Parts: sequence; structure tokens; C-alpha cells
Amino acid sequence: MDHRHHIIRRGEAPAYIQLVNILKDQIAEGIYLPGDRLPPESELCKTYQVSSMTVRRSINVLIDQRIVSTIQGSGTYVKGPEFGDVTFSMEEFSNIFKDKERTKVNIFEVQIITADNRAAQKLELAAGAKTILIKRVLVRDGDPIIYHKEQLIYDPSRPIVEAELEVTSLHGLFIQNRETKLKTGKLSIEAAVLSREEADVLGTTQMNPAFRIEHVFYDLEDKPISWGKFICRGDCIRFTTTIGINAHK
Amino acid sequence: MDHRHHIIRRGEAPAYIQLVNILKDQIAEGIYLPGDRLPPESELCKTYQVSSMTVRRSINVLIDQRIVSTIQGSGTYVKGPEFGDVTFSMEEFSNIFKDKERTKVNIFEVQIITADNRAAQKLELAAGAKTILIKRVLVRDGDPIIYHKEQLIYDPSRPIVEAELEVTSLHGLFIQNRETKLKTGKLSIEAAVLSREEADVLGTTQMNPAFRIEHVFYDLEDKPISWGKFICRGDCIRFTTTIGINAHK
DNA sequence: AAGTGGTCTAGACCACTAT
DNA sequence: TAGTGGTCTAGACCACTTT
Repeated sequence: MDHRHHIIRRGEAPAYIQLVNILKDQIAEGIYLPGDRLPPESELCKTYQVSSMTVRRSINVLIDQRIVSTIQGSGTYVKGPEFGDVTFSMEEFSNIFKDKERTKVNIFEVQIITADNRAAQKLELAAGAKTILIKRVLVRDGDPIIYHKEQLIYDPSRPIVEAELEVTSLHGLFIQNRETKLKTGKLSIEAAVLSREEADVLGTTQMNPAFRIEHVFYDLEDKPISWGKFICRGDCIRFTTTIGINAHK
Repeated sequence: MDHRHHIIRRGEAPAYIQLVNILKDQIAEGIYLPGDRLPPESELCKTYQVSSMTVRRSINVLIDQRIVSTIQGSGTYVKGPEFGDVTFSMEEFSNIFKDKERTKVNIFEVQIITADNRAAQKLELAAGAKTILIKRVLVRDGDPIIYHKEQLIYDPSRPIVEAELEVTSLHGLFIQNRETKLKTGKLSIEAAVLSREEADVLGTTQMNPAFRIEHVFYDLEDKPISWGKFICRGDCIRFTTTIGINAHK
């Protein structure tokens, strides 16, 4: 592979991006190996005829991408791929919800129930407080693939209106809108096997593998709004990612 | 909560970090709500007495953190938390391997076998080629929690030496070292239930939930080196993360 | 035309590391 | 002390949106 050794002005990508790509190419080709020191920034300035700020910005991008790390006063060093740096994105998962042509959300149960200990703890409620239980199923191409079970805090002083339910509506969670009342959330993924009820809802057999994604959402005052779980058929969902240098072309 | 409205020079955090925190605080307090436009950068320059480059850098940090997004020529807008932005880190998982006090890796099987179709495809080998099969189990505090099954390409023209096995040794994967020969990898997580063999190795009962993390690692020439799976007891591993604004204090 | 985000410079200054 | 990373400025220029 041939790689560029200078930066094109006018109408090309920004200089700092071009420099990022040049350095990434050189690392990917093995010109700089893990542990090697890159040329000092002052030298990169001269070589590529850019200012120190531009070089700095390029290096910062490489640091963000965990391709290099720096030691002040010493140099910039190429990192090897590290397992601990790996992240999995929920984007694929989220895209299932956004594809309105193929997917449909059915609410099949809504009722007001008394929170059990676990729910009360998660929602920071007194034991015996009331919550709204919502059960939804997400259907893609006619097949149920995600079962969502959620409890919302129920404040008797305020009437429940549809808009209230919308607070954590699946649509609102995945598509940005101006009415979002959520500030933060905590999520955790665990491996599970389907219970009888879950298997029934998802139209599959009990004991099949599944992901359970538990969530608690909080409002602007950091008070819990809802607690629930997405139960996803394991044969429909898989999280993938890459480690190391992602090709930029 | 009281929040600062000016930037402290001398000995404090860098100006751009302080500005990031000021803006994050204001968003967290609801002064700017999702969909709102932040003050123009020129105004932030005047208000906080910093240069445009410094403001820009702060905004870039907020963009990276998915707290705001910008529309050129229009403004900088506060985002609400979005599911698609969520990522899960393998850091917790990786830390299990790094804790050398509590964890031990046992190789309990090494043999040369003929690659089946699936292995040959993943490793880009001709059908019937030979691979080295390695089975390891990771034990923490005496309990087996992760079972690692891996096939390395076997090149008869090169003798197999210990160093060769080290290429994808668990240690090398998790701790950065200068001998890393890997360039990239592909990883995917699936939900699974333990097979008979897996349950035996992990000392638990069949049909328990588990994560299976499949991996393919590639060398500098983008040729596959190894293919394998980590099988993790579901009751030992859980991936957690947060959504929205992370408190900076 | 005016306002807003986005890139870039040339150099200053500071903090840290190596020798 | 010399070299290296890290922050910051004051202003220039460009691309895009809004009015």
C-alpha cells in the first residue's frame, strides 16, 4: 500500500484528520510498532507543515482512539490492542427500535401494583408504594423478539395521562425529542435463560438463552422514574465490535 | 447547588476542562434542557474570558461525550440521553485477568487438530489444515469462572515454541507488552446456555446462563492468527454502564 | 448581510523527563 | 539544560444557516 506523506490543503479533509490518517496508516503498516515512540510533535510540525496546535489535535484524536498514549516530557508511544479498551455499542440494539417499517411495539398489559421490596429499593420508594406496571413486546417482521417489563413510579397526586406513559415510552428512549424528562440512567446486561412467562411472550421455548438488560432511569433531580428489563431472545441479538486500528478507508 | 461562573487561572484544572464542567453543571441542573441552544461560542469567549480555540475544545469534549451536538451555522444544542449512544466496556472483564493475586490460568489441554469447516473459514485456511487447540480455564479464588477455547493457526514450517503460544496468551491480551504481534481483532458477545462440556469445566450445572465472547485476532498483515471463545458463567459477569451526564465530581 | 460553527496559525509559556 | 508534551491566545479565514 502506498501512503501519503504530505497534507493537501484546499477542499480536502481538515489537516488534523489527514494527519491522523497518515499516522494511523504508518502504525497499521508496522512502521511504528507497539511500544515505539512517534516523532516529536515539533518534528511532525516541520514534516507536514502544520502548526503545533494542529499536530496536538491529531495526537488527541489518536489518544481518544486508544492507538497511542503520551508521557509528558518523554514522548508519544504506540499502544498495542488491549482487551480492556474494548467497548460494545448498543447502537445495533437501538436500531431495531428505530426501524419503524419492520418493527411494532405492542403494550399488552398495564396495571397498578404494589411495589415489592426489590422494586421499592430500585425506585427509592417506601415499601408498599404503588407503581405502574407496563408490559410491552417488540415484534419484528411478525416475530416477537424483545419483551419489555417496566415499573413506573405512581404519584396519586398527579393524574396518569398518556403523556406520562410516554416518559419512558420506547419511542422516546430511542429517538431524541424535546420532551425528554430523563437525565441519567443505569444499565446492566446479564446473561439469562428464558423463564416460562418470558418464553411464552416471546413465542419460543423455555430455557433458551437470552440477554436481560436491566435499566433504571432518573429525572433531573436524580430521582428514579422507572425500573425495568428488556428481555431479548439470544438468537436475535449479538453485540459485536473490533479491537485495534480501524481502517479509515 | 452553587456553580462557578468564571474560570480560575493558575494552578487549577485547564481552562477548557473547567468550561466543560461549568456547562455540564448547567445542563445537569436543567438550565439548558434537551433541545435548547447553548450560547454562541463568541459569547462564551466573552463570558469566560477565553479564546475561541479554548471554547471550541470544550465544545468538542461535550460532543465526544454525546451531551451536545452542533449544526454548523446554526448553533450548539443539548441532546437528551439516547439509548443508541450507550456503550459497555470490557474493562471489568479485563480486570479479572489482571488481578494476579486472586486469579490463576490453567492450560488443561493442548493438541494439534484438523480444522473443521467453521474454524477453517474463520482462520481463512484450506479445509483440512492443522490448528493448535488450546483449552484454558481461569480460576478465581478457587472457583472456575471463565473457560477459554482457542484455535491457533499451525504453520509446520515454523517450530512451535512457547513464545508462539504466548502470541495470544491471556496475559499478553490484557497487559500491554512490546511483543504484541496482534494488530486487530473482532469480538462478539452472545447469550448462551452452558453445554455439558462447558458446565463440567466450569464446575456448574448444565443449562446455566452464560456469555460467550467469540474472538478472531489478526496480525499486521491482517491474516487471522487465532479464533476462539471465552465462556463466562453468567452469575459471575455482568456488564454495567450509565447513560446521560456523568457527574464530574 | 449577519450570525454561528469549524479550522488553522505562529508563537508564548508551562510542566515534566532525560541526561 | 535541552527536549518533549500540554495549554492558551488573538485573530484570520472559511462554510453554513438564518433573517
